[in-house]
Amino acid sequence: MLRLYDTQTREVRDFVPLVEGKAGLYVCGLTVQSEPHVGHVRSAVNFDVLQRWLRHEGYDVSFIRNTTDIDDKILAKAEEQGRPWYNLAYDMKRELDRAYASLNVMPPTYEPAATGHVPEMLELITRLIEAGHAYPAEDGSGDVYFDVQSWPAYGELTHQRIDDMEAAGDADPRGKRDPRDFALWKGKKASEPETASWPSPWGRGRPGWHIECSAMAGKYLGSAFDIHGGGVDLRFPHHENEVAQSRAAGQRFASYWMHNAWITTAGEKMSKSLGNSLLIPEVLKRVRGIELRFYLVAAHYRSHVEFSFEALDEAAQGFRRIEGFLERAGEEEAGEVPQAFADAMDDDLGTPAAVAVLFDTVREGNRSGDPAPYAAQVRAMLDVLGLDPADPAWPDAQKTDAGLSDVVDALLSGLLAQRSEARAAKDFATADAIRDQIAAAGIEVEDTPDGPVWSLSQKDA
RNA sequence: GGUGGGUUGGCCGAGAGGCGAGGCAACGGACUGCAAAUCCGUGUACACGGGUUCAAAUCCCGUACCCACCUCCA
Repeated sequence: MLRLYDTQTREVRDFVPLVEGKAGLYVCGLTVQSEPHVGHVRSAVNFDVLQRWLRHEGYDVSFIRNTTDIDDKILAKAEEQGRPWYNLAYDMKRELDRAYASLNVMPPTYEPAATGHVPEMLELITRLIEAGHAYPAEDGSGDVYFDVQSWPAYGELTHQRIDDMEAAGDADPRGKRDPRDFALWKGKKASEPETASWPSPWGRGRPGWHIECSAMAGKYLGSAFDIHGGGVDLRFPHHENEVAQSRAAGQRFASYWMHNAWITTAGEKMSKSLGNSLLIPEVLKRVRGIELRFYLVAAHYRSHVEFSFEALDEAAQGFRRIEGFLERAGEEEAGEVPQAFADAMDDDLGTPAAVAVLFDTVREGNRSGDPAPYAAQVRAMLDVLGLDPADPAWPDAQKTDAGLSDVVDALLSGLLAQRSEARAAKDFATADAIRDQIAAAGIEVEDTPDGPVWSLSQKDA
């Protein structure tokens, strides 16, 4: 039985889907305003593992992950860079897709963008106004606000009382009835481009941040769905506001709320504004995508991770042990996952314990005369974690091209034969020189009972 | 000020009064001409100070520190 930690109830609860055998997930994706960093990708990997585990357990999964492609920052940045906001958003979206692909993050069932769902948002906002939970600003700005005082349950997700909350620092309070009211719709400002506005009953404008998720979750998953996820920072205000406006509009909304923790560097969270982000292409110069993913998966999703290249390198080294085992075991179809692994995953996605089972199985496989059954288990576990090296979803650059492999084989055969002769003659100086020469080309040679075996060195870069 | 989460050996992490969870890394040994790979072995770690107890990482009191959110944030 899968058990998940629910942010709202603050406890690990049995996962009981609304409809047996089905799971509806909505995860807040990114605002595409800059290059993705390790923290962004952690969230995606964490929820990817959730999706994979649910599928493995036989659930029919609907996984919706949105993209916020319009907001203040996108507009400001685009302006600064002198290009259209939609071009910036699209560019960054493609960067993000590349990052996801390099980490074997499965595509969601659908990835809706905010700008594609303005009609749905307008419908929702209209309903909220009619229900007395929202109002157009009285200052003629064209803004529409959610009226937090009209919704007694406001604060239910994060267990806060309205009176304890600080008012928004940024928003000018002129048009608001309560400083904590938040924007559902933002009236177009004269300084903003025409392309960044849509017609509405309250004049041209653009979506507020939170409303998109309520609208899109409702459209694709229905008024009630199983799991809503995102980073911890989104609990408040984003998710709190989402619940408020969704429930006020008559939707039941999510049954479980899951939030992944941060990755920090030098004790500080990575942030676009702090400028201490570890961008994915940079990190991938050091380790392969599969190794970065392993590093992320080896930590529990609710634990704060202090990123370090040392830890990343150690994780990568550990992962190569698993890969080496699979290579030696040969092609083996994925089999069943060990019970201990399933137990770990069922316990709120206990990936650290699951990874331990993975290594235990590798050791047993190495110890046994017949590694095949163990390899099948290992493949099955890696598959759940999105870490199967043989998964064709990994970008081609990470795999050794089969044709190229034959070429290298042919080129090396002469050298390896010479080396074998030298070794047979106990001329180890020559043998080692040949091995060094090959190593200089980035290829490692290992002597096995069946003769020398070469592989591309993975310890450089 | 409000709301949460933390602090267990280099890293990831269980455990919720008693018999040193586990995994990775590191180190040592075996194997090897040497390596590599593999196997075997090795760590008394629980933020600090008091207390309760025959016994405390676990309970009590106090303290420190870290992190996050409070309307840009994964």
